[in-house]
Amino acid sequence: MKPDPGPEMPGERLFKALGDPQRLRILRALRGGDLAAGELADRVAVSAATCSHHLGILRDAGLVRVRRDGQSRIYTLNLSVFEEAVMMLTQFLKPGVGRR
Amino acid sequence: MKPDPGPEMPGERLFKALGDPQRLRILRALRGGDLAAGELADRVAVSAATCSHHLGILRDAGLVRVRRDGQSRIYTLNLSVFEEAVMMLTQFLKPGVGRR
DNA sequence: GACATATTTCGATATTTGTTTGAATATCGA
DNA sequence: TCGATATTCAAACAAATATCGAAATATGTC
Repeated sequence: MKPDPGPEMPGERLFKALGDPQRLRILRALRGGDLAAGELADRVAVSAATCSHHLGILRDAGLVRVRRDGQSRIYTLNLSVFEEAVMMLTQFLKPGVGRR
Repeated sequence: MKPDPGPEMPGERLFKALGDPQRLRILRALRGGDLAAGELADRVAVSAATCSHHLGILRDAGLVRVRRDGQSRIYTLNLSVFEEAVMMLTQFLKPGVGRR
């Protein structure tokens, strides 16, 4: 049996969201500019439902944000969370920090 | 059914390795200095088998390296791969790159 | 060689996760 | 309001993954 996962580790949700090929494709597509959900589904070559699922996970991790535009929903990269991820990883590069 | 995953996306293995609570604990423990596999299993409070499994994934992602020391295997953070991860994420912060 | 210690590998099981299909919701235009 | 388009939600399923105990491997000691 898998034991109680307990409280979530910092960065867990974030890196888990990044660790999927389709989601990486979505994020890369958004580097070229904001896109609607349907447009993203086309570019990533995945069904609309699947794409929506992944967008939910990316949203939940804070990596993207949405706004309405008519019938479409436009997705945007949330750069501040990328910065946050960079800072987390940078912690490992600082020597001697984190000892207890 | 899940379609052919095809070729692996850059960074996929890396972020997937980072997106697990136990592995994040292992990496954090290693920030304080190199540790043997058994010592890591104790600190992360997981069985030796499970810990070895996670260490294999971290090794496969390049995040840690091993060396023998008698009967023990000492694990070390591989900082250059952390730098690599930072660079990947930094790509998202550079405006106007990645358009096609 | 026999035995103890440290770690990995194997086999089994339970949980998680990505995907699909179909239904539900929301917006727009006629 | 009706119909079309865009997106999300929900149920179901298969594949992937995390976990453990036990067996296998490797090293050191007697």
